[in-house]
Amino acid sequence: MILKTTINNVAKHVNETVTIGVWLHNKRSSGKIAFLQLRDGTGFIQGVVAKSDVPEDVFNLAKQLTQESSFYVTGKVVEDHRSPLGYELQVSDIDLIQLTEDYPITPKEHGTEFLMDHRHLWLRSKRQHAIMKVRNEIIRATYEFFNDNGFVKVDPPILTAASAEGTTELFHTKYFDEDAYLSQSGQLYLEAAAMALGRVFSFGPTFRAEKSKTRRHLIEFWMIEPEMAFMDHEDSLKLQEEYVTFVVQSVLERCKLELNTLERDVSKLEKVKAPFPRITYSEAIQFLKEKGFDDIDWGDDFGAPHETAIAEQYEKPVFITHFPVEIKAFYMKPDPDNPEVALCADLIAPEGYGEIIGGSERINDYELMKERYDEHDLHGPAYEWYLQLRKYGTIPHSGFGLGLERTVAWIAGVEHIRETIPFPRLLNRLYP
RNA sequence: UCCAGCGUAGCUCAGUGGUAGAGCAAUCGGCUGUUAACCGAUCGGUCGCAGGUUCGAAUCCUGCCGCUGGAGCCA
Repeated sequence: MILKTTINNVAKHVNETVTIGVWLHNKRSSGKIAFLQLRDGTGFIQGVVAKSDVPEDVFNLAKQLTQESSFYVTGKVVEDHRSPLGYELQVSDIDLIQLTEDYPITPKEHGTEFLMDHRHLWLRSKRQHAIMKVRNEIIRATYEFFNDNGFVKVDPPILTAASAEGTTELFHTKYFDEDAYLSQSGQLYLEAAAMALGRVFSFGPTFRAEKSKTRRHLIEFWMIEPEMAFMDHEDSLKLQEEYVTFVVQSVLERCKLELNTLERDVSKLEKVKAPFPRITYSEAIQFLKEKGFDDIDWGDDFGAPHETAIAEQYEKPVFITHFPVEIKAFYMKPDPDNPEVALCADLIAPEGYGEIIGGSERINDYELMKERYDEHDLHGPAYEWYLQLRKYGTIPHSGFGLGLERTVAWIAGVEHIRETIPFPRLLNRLYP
């Protein structure tokens, strides 16, 4: 009886004969030997078919195999230092499932539009495979970190009646006879959940109908949003840097092969350990002015070039803290020492990958929250419930949101965010 | 929404007023250690669409459509 296994497990079967269900990734052959680049979803391995070692029909079949043909391959696992995996397969038999014809994505260069039109097939490539594995490890490490730190995962709704921050960038839909919007953040619901469960986090999709067309923007992206009862801004920053450190170190440990495939400079990731540097918004403005930026003043929000200039000063992610209250969300708590600024922070990733976290301590005073409601004209049942959280046992609490895809882009060293999610939703792209 | 660039073979591109090209892919053949293998041959076209200028337009002009990058906005 021949053992059925997968490529990621071949190390356990050296010098044994195994069978693996595979696709042909690429092939090189000569008159009497063929090299098959095989993939099975768990990894990639080279199969060697020598004319002298197999029946003639097996060798002929091997020569006929086309890119992305599917089959069961049987062979002996042998160690080979020339392989990146350290092993290869000496093929003895091939049981064909389908001979593929005219696979569109060839081993040569392709343009962005062509690859995006074939995203359902592009995912099979080595690079996309590696990015998806890194993404998965970030998600896995996230669950581990928050579970180990006493957090409960709660799932906020995706269909909502109103938003936390204006309505211009929301996707509108009908909810029977009412108007509804796709969620742009679960935060308000998470605050309610934190009052019930203490420490909570969510992980889910977020929708922004912004006409953004840059390498850092998706219309639909995934966010990790923790919310912590009885934690102030300072406690929250500590948790954020511990969390990001944990995620980066987990990827370094468990995705060595993938980071190698992606040609990621891991020495830069190895430096990512808490504590992270912090500067205030006011210090950042002063720094930018000294650097020669004359297009920004105190009270303006940063643009992408500003963020990059600040991040370039550091080898680790950097917190920018204490933004002006006016340019931040209505629920952020003003600094008691300087009420013009909020107890909030953005975390900017190194190497120009931009903002990956936005967070703050929340207003917990009922009267102040009511003032904010009046200022922002927040009325009706869609908002009233949130105000009640300040009426029935209000407490200091803080939270933040991490954009998964920007984090994947940074850790994997991927230039464009479209490669960090299996099926990106972009301006002008709803397919495949 | 604005700014810039680009649309030529299945793919990536060259061709800037005078016979439509190359590499890769595909097909056939050769090659026993290849790493985007290599060598030879064959096949492959509505030059984004519409109009205009010209003896003649892939090439120049106008409009439209599409794509890419960036800005604003944001994670």
